[in-house]
Amino acid sequence: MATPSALDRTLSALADPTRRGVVDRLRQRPHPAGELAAAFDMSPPAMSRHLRVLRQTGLVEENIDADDARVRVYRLRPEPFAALRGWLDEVESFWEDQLGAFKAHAERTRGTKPPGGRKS
Amino acid sequence: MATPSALDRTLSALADPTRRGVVDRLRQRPHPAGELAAAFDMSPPAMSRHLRVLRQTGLVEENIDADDARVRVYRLRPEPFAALRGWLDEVESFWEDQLGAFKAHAERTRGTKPPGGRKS
DNA sequence: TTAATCATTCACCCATTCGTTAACGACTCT
DNA sequence: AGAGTCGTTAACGAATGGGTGAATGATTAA
Repeated sequence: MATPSALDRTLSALADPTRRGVVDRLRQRPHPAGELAAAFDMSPPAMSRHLRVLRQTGLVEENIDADDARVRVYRLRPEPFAALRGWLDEVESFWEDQLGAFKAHAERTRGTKPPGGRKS
Repeated sequence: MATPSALDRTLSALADPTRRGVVDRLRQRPHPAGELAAAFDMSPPAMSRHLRVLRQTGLVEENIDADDARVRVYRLRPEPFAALRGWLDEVESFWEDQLGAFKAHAERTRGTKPPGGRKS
């Protein structure tokens, strides 16, 4: 496949429960990698891989702790979320656009069995 | 695993380019399964599996065509998108909440390696 | 300098996922 | 009824993804 789009990578990253849990946790405050591994009861290598995925999609950024250069502190970045929102807005505009027509149409097609609209 | 959450399933479903392509295409109008398979140059069974995934997460609904009961017509459903938006709103509230403090903080921590701010 | 700590990458296993072809059930049409 | 069409499920191979423990690099502490 020809390099997945940014949206592909963002959605794939967020589809994993652990990674979405990390995102939720980072909403509170930045966290060191070790804390995250412990919080999710997971080996450091496993968490490191998750963090790399999140980093590669730009969902988080890594910083070296000022007081101890061994620890990497992770925090959220807004851009990919904004992009996801943009796509979601587009999709949802479907219902707004067609609201009037849709409502009228829904009246007639409610359920699985539409009324007789047409014939051969 | 303890049955993935609805959000897990929604995000996993949308992470696949083909399935997201189907969603984009269904924004225009409902489509029969066969049209979708052809549009993505994919065997009917493959598309059928994608459609099942989308159906199981509630992203699409299946209806029997009124004029030919062999064809299944697929259309978008709004609920899972609304749920996704709800989570996204929560996450993004992070920046709104902390906007003032964040901006001030960002002044001091901009970039990964601050120039000579502290120490020797 | 030597030992300990934080986090990464590496090599490997197991489970899931996406695609294919073949077979099947349901419906349409002559 | 019989042939043809639409879409599904079934069975299988290839690729992907997430987990582990071992080894590596970098930094701190004794």
